[in-house]
Amino acid sequence: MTTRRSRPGRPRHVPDSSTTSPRDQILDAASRLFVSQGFAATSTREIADMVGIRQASLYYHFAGKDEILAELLRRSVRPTTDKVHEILAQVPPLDYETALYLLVLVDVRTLADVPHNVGMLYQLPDVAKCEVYDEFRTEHDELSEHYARLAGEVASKTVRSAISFKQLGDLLIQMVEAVINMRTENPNRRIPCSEAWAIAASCLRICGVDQAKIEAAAPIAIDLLPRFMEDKVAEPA
Amino acid sequence: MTTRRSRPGRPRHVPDSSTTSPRDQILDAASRLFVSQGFAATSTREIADMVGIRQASLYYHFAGKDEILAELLRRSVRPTTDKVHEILAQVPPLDYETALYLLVLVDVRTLADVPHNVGMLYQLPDVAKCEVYDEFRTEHDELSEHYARLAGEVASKTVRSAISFKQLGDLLIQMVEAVINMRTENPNRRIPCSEAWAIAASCLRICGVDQAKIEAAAPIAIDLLPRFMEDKVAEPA
DNA sequence: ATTATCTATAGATCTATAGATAATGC
DNA sequence: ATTATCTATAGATCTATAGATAATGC
Repeated sequence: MTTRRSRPGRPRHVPDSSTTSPRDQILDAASRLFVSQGFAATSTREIADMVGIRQASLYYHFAGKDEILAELLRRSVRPTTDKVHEILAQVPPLDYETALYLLVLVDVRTLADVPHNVGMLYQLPDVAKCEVYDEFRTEHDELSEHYARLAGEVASKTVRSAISFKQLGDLLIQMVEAVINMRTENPNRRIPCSEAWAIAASCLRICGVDQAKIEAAAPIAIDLLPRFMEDKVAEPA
Repeated sequence: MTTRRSRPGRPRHVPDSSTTSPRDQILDAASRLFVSQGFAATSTREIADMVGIRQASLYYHFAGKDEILAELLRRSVRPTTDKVHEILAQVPPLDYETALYLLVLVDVRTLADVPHNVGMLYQLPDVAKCEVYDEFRTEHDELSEHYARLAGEVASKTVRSAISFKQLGDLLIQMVEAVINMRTENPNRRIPCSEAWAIAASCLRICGVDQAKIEAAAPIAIDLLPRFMEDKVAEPA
């Protein structure tokens, strides 16, 4: 059944064995290459070669290399302000420790599950220099502020006196992004729950939350996680 | 006194106002550009323009772009196996918590003090793809193993049961490398001691070390730090 | 004579466009 | 007719080399 009903258009010089759309094939190849060798270091020819089409054929599907990048960035959106508010809306029943644990889990799972470790792109200077990146800079800053605010709520007195909330929030984000590094060797490796939990617990520890509170927060957050991840299937039309 | 005694060789089209050697001027310009826009995305012309010489003149000082990168990587060596052993040699009087705190401080200060945040280069995929990078891959792996071993010594029972030493070590490195991100906005910003201490304390917290032990380790390690950093001045001939 | 630059340029990319072509679908 | 590819190529890089030149130093 590998012979898929062939579609209109001139055939490729290498027959198309894939079942996904040409657009997705391009995004797939591009993300692998961008993550493994960088954005600027990847040529449109390399992408085309990996897909099995001619370099010029890319431009039927995308206006340029930047457009491919933009689409990839769009597909790896970290928790937005909306989602953080959704989580924070649970706080009267929940406490802030649990909310932070939950936010970290959502964020880690997002980065862990995005294909080919595309979350790494946000960290590359050649990507950040791109015009298309600007759209995402704001969102990232907002997320950063939410981490800072939550960190401020749960930080112990000692931690509070040693570091600003802003910096503490940045340390938490840094910890969350460990998941990106975990995937660099093998971008297709699945990150098990245990590793996500370890990161979330580390975040609370960094804030100076004691073990008892962590053990109380963890099971509640883990239980709530699926509810906040279920919108990860559909793609906007 | 800006008119420095002029040296042999044809004069530049833009007169050389700098007091450092041409080689250092090139390294300086290259590191700024590599860190802010990536290695592959930076052309030799851009480097030359920033220095104030013609593109071709770079090749009098370096065999190629890769050689410039190699030299920059060489200048930001993180604590080596030698240095870790030096630190660990203090362990009979010191305890492992203090040794880890000290190692983190040394590592953070190295990354914090290297010019233009060059430590970031190690994280870029286009740099890692470069042949000249191989020399440093081994060293980084060794450092990683040392972190894992030290983490194993100090980890609390709870942490121990939740995560492998290897992964715990990687989380510590991730935390240390927060200092690189702290410098991305302004690579010339100085990282104050308080921020280095906060990172070191965070590392111990991630391992599940309790507050009392952190407060005992910190002053000892801080006191010992200068002894392990004093070789940061000389450059091999 | 030595040194550090310069100008000029070859050769290898790389991106993007124009226009031809080989399928399917009606 | 429509679609998705192809071939061919223009124009803009970019890296690296060859050889000229303008200083200093002896």
